[in-house]
Amino acid sequence: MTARKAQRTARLIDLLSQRRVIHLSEAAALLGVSEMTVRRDIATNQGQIAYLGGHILAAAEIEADIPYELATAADSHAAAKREACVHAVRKIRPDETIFIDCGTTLIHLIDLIPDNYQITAICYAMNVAERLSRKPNVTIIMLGGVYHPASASFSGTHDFDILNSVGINAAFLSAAGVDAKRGATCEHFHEAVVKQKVMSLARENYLVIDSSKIGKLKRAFFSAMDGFDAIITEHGEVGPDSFLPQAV
Amino acid sequence: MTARKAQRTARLIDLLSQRRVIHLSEAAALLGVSEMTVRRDIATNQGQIAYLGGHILAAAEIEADIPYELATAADSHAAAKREACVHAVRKIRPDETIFIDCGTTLIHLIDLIPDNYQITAICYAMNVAERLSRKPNVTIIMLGGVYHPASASFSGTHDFDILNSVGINAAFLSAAGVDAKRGATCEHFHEAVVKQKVMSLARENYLVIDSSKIGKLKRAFFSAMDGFDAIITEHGEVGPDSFLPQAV
DNA sequence: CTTGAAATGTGAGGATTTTAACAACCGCTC
DNA sequence: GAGCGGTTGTTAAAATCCTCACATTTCAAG
Repeated sequence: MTARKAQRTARLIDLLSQRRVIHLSEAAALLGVSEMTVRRDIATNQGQIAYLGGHILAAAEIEADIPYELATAADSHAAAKREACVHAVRKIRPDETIFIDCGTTLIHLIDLIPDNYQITAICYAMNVAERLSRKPNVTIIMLGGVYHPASASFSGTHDFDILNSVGINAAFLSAAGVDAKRGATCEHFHEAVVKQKVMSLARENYLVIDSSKIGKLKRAFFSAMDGFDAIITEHGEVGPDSFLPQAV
Repeated sequence: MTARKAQRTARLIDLLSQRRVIHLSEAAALLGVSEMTVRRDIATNQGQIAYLGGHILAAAEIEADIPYELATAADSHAAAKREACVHAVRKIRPDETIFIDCGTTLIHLIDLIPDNYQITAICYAMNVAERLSRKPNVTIIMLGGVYHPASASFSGTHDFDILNSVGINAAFLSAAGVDAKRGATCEHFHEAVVKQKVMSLARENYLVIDSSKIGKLKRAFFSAMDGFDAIITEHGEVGPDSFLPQAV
């Protein structure tokens, strides 16, 4: 595999992480190569890229026997995120109202909520709402506003109108960076605004992250570590006091 | 949905839970019906069953991004809807703010908006927002609220907070029924509330429908025919005065 | 038993996808 | 620069998929 091809494949996988499904013709246009080349790239990369009837999708989306290629392979953090959510889901009671932050981590949490739980879930990201809509007994409340493509989330001044009118038992927050000194940070300031507002209202606040986030620092600060009732990673739960950068 | 169809759909979903991916032809054989019937089953069950280039998969396999086939699979009026939107899209100016109603009709409108138009689009349905997010120069404003699965839309008392703070040049409305005497109606009352509020604020209101809707009457009334500046179907545009049930 | 509406099947056509063969191109060594 | 292997683009034919219109069946009500 040449360097060009490897780079192209990496770009495609990156696109897939945002879009999940891309049509062959669109991928070819975005990568600046012919469709045939994209086909060949996929054929030599069965582990990470799946393909189905003209559409390219992340292999993690599909597991079983599929006509052409496609395999299992999941990115290393997906397993950690899921494991963290296994611990986090125990915080949810059958008839509570919860808040679910944006990002990919808490998607796993949604999948892990028992189907018979009659919960109300508040969210502000499109992928989160979409995932929630598949749960049979979940009432979804979406915070509206202007769309931010990077995180597939909505935000605006009117979020607060809705938030002020609901009672939140538990808020599940994600972060792109966690630093013992500086606290929890994320990529975008508009997200930080929503997170802070939610944290000020929720009865319990849980930070759910995979441990690769620990030690990282991003642009937008939203809470000191002691603002959380617990920090939950794939290794389990720790209190905000016992949190240390070296803990993992 | 008949009992037979419901049972067939349940069987298909059950198969999907084991197999993840089933080819259309195989599903038809297993269910003992024609491929066309399976297609139609899927089309009326977009929430739980996904479809991609001849392959059926559990909706859980695919993230928010719903491909073209999903939205339109076996939708017999797709061509008429698209044609109606061809006429409707001429009402949009390059830098305006528009409202896009829920349903499948106006999805086609989004696809037809030129990529270089810098418009702001207000919506309240998840599939509409998802489609809008693919346009490069569109600012999306989502009205939040409680999720209604039947139309994939959100609504609540706080819609109005956002709506009151924006100026809408043109609103593109859809309807499930249009009756010369009774006016425009839709399936769900909560949609009617949003439609009415939008129509009271927008400078121009366009009803975009395929002509199969004409003569039908649904539960939730939202506007008399003279509330629209124009009614746009696949046959073109007519004024509210000249509107007659026999017009098409 | 008849009737009408809804559900289902069928087949033609057009559109899209797949495959394969071949030509053109690239980066490399000699 | 010529030669080489590997990569990429192009084309055409075959296979598959999608849509639409219409025929048929089913089912329930009259």
